[in-house]
Amino acid sequence: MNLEENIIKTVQQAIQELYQSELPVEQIALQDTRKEFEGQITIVTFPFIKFSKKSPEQTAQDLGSYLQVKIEKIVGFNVVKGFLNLAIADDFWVDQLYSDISKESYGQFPANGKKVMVEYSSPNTNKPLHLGHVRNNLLGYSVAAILEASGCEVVKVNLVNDRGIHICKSMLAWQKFGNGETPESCQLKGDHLVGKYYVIFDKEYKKQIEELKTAGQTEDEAKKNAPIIREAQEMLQKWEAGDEAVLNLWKKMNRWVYSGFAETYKKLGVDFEKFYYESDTYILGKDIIEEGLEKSVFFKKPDGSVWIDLTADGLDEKLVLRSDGTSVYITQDLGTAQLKFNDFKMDESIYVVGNEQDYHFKVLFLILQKLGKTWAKGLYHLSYGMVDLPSGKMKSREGTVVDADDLISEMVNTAKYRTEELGKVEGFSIEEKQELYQMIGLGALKYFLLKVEPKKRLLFDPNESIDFQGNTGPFIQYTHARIKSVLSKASLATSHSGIYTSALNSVERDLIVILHKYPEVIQGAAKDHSPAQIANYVFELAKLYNKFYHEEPILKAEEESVKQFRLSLSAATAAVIKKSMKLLGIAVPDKM
RNA sequence: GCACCCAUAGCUCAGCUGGAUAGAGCAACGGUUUUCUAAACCGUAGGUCAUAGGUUCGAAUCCUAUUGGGUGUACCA
Repeated sequence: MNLEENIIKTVQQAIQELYQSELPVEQIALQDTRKEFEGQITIVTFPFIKFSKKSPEQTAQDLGSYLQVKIEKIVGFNVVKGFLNLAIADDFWVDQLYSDISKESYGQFPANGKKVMVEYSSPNTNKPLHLGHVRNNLLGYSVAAILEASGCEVVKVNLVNDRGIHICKSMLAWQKFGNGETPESCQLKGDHLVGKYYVIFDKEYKKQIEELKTAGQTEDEAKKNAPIIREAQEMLQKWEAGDEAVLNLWKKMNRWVYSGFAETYKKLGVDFEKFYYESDTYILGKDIIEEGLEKSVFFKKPDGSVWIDLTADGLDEKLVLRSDGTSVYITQDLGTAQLKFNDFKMDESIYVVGNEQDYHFKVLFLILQKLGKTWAKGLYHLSYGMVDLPSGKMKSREGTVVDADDLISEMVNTAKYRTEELGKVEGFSIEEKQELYQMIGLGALKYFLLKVEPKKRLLFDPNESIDFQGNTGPFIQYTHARIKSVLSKASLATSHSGIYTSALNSVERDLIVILHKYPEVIQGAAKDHSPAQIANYVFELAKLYNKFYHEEPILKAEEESVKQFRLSLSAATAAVIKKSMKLLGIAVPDKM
């Protein structure tokens, strides 16, 4: 039993003994003591006064005295209004540092037997990745890492949208205007090449719409009748009919795209255990429609289309199968959900998808529940806000997107420039420099995107480069390098035989207290699916360490025992920084 | 129209299931380097937590209404 649990239990006992009342655990709120007061752990006593029939202050006093007697590690307390601040013995904290925090496995929870699938990235194969995808990828990767640390078994999957009218658009434009161009022939990454033809299609399409409009058609008519869109639709039909020429072209262009994506994924450092392809899964779901009809969860309209009525749940009537018997988006998602469960039998399944699909997932999950799928309760839509530019939303067809590859290389370049400016890379080899710039540039980008709560929309101004100072990735990386530098200049005792006897000063204590919180932070982040909580935590930690570093000499500490203690504290901090950053998918350098 | 999400310092964001005097970073201003990496540290200034009610011993946090912004509401995906 850890100290916090012990305190909670003892508070219950106290209420029982002092006031003869049963206190539910939920009513006991432990919080960090605010830094202007003495102590490390605070209990809010307001909820207890209905049992004590005394003032909050008096109740806190009674409770404080009781706890101090019962729990050895509580060496003092003070009461401010209704707040009971407990001072925990220094040797408790020192012991925490040596016994727990310094462990290699600190922050890795034992397996909890839960299997979780994280589906993320899920790109379309008609254009390269942009900043919005980057947010998605980093979120998915990080959430998976956090869940793993919390003890789950995690399966990362990518559901690639590799078919449909949008792919046909790129294919058609390439066929018409491409002159046999290939990634090799034009020295362009495959996904960018395909994206180029997607834009070309759109230009041509718009041109044709204008022509038809001047010829007297309405906007809607023109959109439907433009020859190029018709051709694209024909191509899609041929694709579905298995036309060999179309399939070959499709395979060729998708290969280009995949090699491009693979490069970007590698740079971002994300990976997947399994890929699902919509070209395989789009036919799925029809049997679920049957099942739903049998169970009367769905109903058929006279024209043959199949629907579900969700008005009782505050939603609408939703089409699940077209009158011609073909699937819609949700049909295949129903089927794919079943397929994924059959494949992995996971307890939870997380979909990392933007918030514009909130409604879709609400409907999807509700339908699966109504169908009586027991696993449906484990489905979770990790919805995140859009990444906006100052000019508004990114639109790939209009070319107002921040391209992922461009952004990454810009970040790396900026890192290079900043680092050279500071003149800190003497003695680095060419390769080491390159590696460092990658680390810093990507660290800045990843931290920037992950530090905000997923739900919130994110503003990215391409004209204002991402910061390298303050609450940033490089600041935390720098703190790590700083610690490593100190450690490399000293020999850290391998045994902690000489237990630290002097009193801790307040920064040292604060530092251990925050290190001690790390496992709890992981649990919280895992529960809320929120890398932002890890980001905020590691920033707090780095900031506090820098304060410590500035105020207290380490190598030049007066006594050897103090020096050894501070080295241990530094080493533990570096380790937790490194682990935390790893949960964000960010590497930290030993020198920078 | 209806549904969902968001609104906290000039800017970008924290603020856990309600708890102390609402916190950081950037930008601004001032200071710190013969001492372990100044991508750092210390300080000053900056707030009607969108507005109005309500619940509560206590509300940025919960409820209701209003305003402003976003998204969705297709036999598109």
